[in-house]
Amino acid sequence: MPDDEKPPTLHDVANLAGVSTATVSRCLNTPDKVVAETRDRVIAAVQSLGYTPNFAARAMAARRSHTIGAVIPTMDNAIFARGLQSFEEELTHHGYTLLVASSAYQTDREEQQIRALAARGADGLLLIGHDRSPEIYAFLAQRQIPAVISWAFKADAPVPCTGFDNRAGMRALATDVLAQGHRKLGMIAGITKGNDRALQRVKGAQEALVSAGLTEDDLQVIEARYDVEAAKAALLRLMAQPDDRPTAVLCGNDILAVGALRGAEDLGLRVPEDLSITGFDDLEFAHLVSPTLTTVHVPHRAMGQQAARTLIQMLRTGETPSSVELPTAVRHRGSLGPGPEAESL
Amino acid sequence: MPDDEKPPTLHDVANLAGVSTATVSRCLNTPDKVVAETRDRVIAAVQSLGYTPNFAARAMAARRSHTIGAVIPTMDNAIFARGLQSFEEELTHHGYTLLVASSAYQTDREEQQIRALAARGADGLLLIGHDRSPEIYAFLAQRQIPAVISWAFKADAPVPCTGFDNRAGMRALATDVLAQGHRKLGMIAGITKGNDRALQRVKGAQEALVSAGLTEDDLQVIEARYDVEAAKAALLRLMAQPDDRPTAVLCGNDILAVGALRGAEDLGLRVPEDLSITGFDDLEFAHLVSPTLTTVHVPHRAMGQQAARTLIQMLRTGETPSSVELPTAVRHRGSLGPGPEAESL
DNA sequence: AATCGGATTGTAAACGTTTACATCTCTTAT
DNA sequence: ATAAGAGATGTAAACGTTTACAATCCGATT
Repeated sequence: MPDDEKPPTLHDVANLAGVSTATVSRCLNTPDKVVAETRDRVIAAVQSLGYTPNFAARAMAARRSHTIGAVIPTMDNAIFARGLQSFEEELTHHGYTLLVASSAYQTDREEQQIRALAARGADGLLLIGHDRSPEIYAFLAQRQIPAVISWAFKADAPVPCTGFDNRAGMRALATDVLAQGHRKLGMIAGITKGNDRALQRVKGAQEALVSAGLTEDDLQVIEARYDVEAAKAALLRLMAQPDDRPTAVLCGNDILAVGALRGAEDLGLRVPEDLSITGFDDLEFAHLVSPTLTTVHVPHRAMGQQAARTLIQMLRTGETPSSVELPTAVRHRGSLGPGPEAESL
Repeated sequence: MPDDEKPPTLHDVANLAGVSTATVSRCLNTPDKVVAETRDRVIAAVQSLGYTPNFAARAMAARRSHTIGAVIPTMDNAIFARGLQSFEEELTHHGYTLLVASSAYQTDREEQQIRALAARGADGLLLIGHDRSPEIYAFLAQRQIPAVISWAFKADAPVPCTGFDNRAGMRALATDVLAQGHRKLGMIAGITKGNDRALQRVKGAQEALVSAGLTEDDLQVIEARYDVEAAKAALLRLMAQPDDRPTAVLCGNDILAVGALRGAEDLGLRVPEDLSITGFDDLEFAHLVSPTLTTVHVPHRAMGQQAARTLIQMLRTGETPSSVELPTAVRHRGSLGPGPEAESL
């Protein structure tokens, strides 16, 4: 019964192969530094013993763990789950393992988790968005832990980011909505506190209005938490003023848009004939609901993959690569129709 | 500039507090074994130095990492992402960290990942479903790594499981469909190879038919990969025989059901008047599509949480707790209507 | 008063790697 | 023929904890 036998160590391999532990270690880590004949003998020994390096010992001696941490708001949201998936794939591909922690969208919890993962020996960190205290960056710098920010692009971020421009995305969509002839717009935004992505989306919409000769005040914004029911309630409030109803409602994300769709249904409004509704993110169900949702497509998978690549590059070269901005694209589907003025032409 | 200063170690703390490293270690791990006065002094030293234990050294000396690994098919699927989220929450709550690896639904990749996480020093493992080679269990037993299986229940599994009975869930749903008067049933199943969950769902449907006095052959089953388009194609094939069309189509999961819904739309069939369609999983969009989807609700979050609890219990006590089966529930919504015989009454 | 035993703390040996440095063996240029 | 240099390998010192064991102290029991 090999049941309680200790797993083989470097020593065991070294003995069997008739070399020193240093040579075995080199065989495993820098094979080109050892001559072929020796290498073969060592590899044979490794195989016959079924040796696996002890992770903790290796991490301690080499002072790095080959582990990358990710702190995300939640995996409940397909947006992050999907990006995390491709992040993990790319990491595994390069011999790194993924450590996951979630912050539930709370900056203080995020800070805790970052510190926890750092203590856990993460070689690098994936962070979401920009809203956090500056001390965190100081902490990471002092501990020399490379980090990249994803899901949001900002040119002057303290660490490289691989994301998209939330503001530009929403601006493009809002511009298209305005081009359809809508002049009275409403917006159901996500909670903007501690969430720069949500805030930038609001700003993008406002910018589009201003560019079209309107003012920011022409956009009535209501914030709603990430939830179908909350969005539904928000839509009802938005449509409550009989004299000043919007003809199009921009939603901060697809979940809110679906809630808005439900709200419109409740009010007996046809979409898009009576009311246009748009989303953001292009989640899977965006083309599954009816009407299908006009929304902004976000390159989730590309973002995760790019984040992994950037991080690995930082780890390998020690340099700080420049940020990369990924493109978004407006997806025109059924929930956006022409505005009332266009109709009267 | 404290920029290149090494982080403080146990020694530094011990020196500052005027005690030995052993005492500091005890303060941190078993505070009740050290007298209050000493403890206070040590804690003060820890704080003033900003000391954080070195994870790798700790893992090596204590021979455990306080890290749990999870090998899931993919986070792209909300089913797993959601369960993983609650798994992570519960883990964090107990001081463990989550290591994630994905298998892309391939058993050989799963095996690799299990070995990788074991080598990575995972104290325990979360696995999905039952289909894998027996050697893996031998490997885990030999390495003494506790594991739990989730997302599927099976009484005689080699390790505890915290899941639901896929077969019973589908049986219950199919029974309800039959009770609506449907006699010609079709099924669009997920790929059953290497996926016991998909297979059990087929079997559950067959059992319901048999219980209702029909035979297994009365259920025409087509497998489709996890994809809206594939399911749509499958529906077209199912409805291709003019003489023998099903009046209700059971789908192996909600994604397939939505695909089927789209296929029905293409064929000009009204759901549920002309054709009933059901799903499985109760994903978020199940009540967002139209018609809303009759499906089987699965307790994702409870499953993840329970899995974490079971695993932690195994780690703490060394015992093997018994499996826990979580209930599923049929959710009746708009996509299931009465069968043709019932109509003619 | 002597002894015992429990509580508290210290000593030092692991834990299994990596890696700076030393050593040795060949080539090759002089 | 010899010195220098390059390449392969060995030696042994970290790396920062945990923990078995030893030592000490103190009050209680006899």
